[in-house]
Amino acid sequence: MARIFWVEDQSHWIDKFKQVLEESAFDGSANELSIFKFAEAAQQKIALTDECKRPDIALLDARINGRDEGGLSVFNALMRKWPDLPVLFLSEHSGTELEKVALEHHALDFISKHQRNVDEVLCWRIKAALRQRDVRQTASGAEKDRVLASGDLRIDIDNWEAYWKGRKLMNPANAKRPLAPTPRKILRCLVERSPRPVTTNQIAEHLGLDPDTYAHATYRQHVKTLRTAIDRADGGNGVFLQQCQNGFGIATCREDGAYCWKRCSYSESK
Amino acid sequence: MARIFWVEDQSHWIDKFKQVLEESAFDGSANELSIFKFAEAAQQKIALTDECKRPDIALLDARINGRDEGGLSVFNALMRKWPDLPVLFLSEHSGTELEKVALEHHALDFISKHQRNVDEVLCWRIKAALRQRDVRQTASGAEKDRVLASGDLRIDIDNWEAYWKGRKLMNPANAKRPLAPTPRKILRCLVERSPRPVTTNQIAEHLGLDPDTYAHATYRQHVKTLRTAIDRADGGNGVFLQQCQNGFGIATCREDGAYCWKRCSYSESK
DNA sequence: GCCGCTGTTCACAAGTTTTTCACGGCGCTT
DNA sequence: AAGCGCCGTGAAAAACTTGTGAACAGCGGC
Repeated sequence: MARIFWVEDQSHWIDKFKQVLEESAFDGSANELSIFKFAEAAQQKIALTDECKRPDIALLDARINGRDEGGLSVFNALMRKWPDLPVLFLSEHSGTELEKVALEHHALDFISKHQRNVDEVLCWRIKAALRQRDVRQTASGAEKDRVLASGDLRIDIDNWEAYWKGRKLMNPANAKRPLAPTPRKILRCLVERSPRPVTTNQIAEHLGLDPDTYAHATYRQHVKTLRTAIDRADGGNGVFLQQCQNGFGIATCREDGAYCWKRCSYSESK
Repeated sequence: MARIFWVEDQSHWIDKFKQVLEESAFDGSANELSIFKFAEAAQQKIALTDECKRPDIALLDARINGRDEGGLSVFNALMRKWPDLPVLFLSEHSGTELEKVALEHHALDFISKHQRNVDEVLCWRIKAALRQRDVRQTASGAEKDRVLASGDLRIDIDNWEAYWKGRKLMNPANAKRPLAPTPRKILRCLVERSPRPVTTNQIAEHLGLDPDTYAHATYRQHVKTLRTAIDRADGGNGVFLQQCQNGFGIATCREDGAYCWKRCSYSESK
């Protein structure tokens, strides 16, 4: 369920979008809408909202109750409280100074109400914004404790399974078996420290082994396993391996023989 | 200067936007446009482009040469090579399936060509996209990452990467690879001691090497590497090298065989 | 004991990085 | 003007890293 914070002063627009916003499954279930028809009411709500009830996304009409600054004032209040909240403006006045100012103030998007197929466009953009947020913050609120996510990768801390684009990472040596424990631990360690590099010694420590005996060759071997496993889950066409060479994914740092998880977020076409 | 990678098959759109794209000061100076009228040409260029010439942003027509998948195929190629490159679609077909698919594939934006004031809107959105990239780069783990900055140079202490005007410093010997470790360490040392000169012995000490065996010739060689690396990131036109001769950047201290980082911010305001 | 699995080690080729060498140029001194 | 020392440079040698396949050891189940 996504919490949507929505400011819109004109009833007919509310009527037009309400249903589609409530029912679109942005993340699998119906959404919780908070609608405000006045900037002041919205401001007050922002001030009073607990962190645990924070919205996932905000939609603002740029012009509220006839005042151009209405949307911007709410926007600023939102930004002060939740600097990384994705905010989309929704306005009849695209292509004007209003849009320029909104974008300059780091609004995520500015959607024209007058366009073909607006309600669908709106949903697509909300979905994109939410996904971008997920990618940016490594973990999404609800699952925070049990899931570690970074781009297309998802590690379930409880049962120690890892997924790439929803596909479970398997053992390259035997596609029917899950990824072996040590590589999984290494992957977790890499993701947790990202974007910082992880040296052989740190891995040894993390695995509870003696850093003096834990050879770098072993680490390299596990990294190889991981890279191939992800590549297999990715389609097995070597795209991921190539990305590793370009410094994304499990990148080589050439510094103390360290590797580094660099999130690469994009989805392969279907 | 921003490097813009632009795919557009219709000349009249090129004519319409070319000037404004070239001249808008997204980051203080004129831009470098690479325009492609065919998907294939664009693909080829992507494959052949060195890391140091990587574009800052891409603009794609969604429908190229009559094929819906044209834009998307270029998009995928771009993403494979540079997963974090901001890509904006620019299309006559907003509100259609094309827009949906593009947004689902993590395109940053999808701009309708048919709207009031398109050229300005386009610029605003490009500016917003570039700023977002900068923010992401500087703020990825903002609190935790220690960053050393001096003028246009930024050294990320944690993951050991260095940027000049937002572009990553690459290895001059092989533009696809990052700057080698030793030059990076030397650069850091120079910047940290700036504006005091750093002698060969100090470098040897900093690198944990025996000052007696560490030859000055080696130091000179690394300095050369650094200067070329920065120059490449600067556009590769020798301007930075010139500045070094004039005593800015990595200056030579005639006195005692030392080099010295002299901050030079000749890039105008932002 | 035998089997299958995992984690570790070794050896080696390919590729990178660092160091060395040789030379031309510049400025200063003799 | 010749000599000297030092800087910048290109190329080549030397040293090191990384990725990889194959072999080996340990372990638990049967």
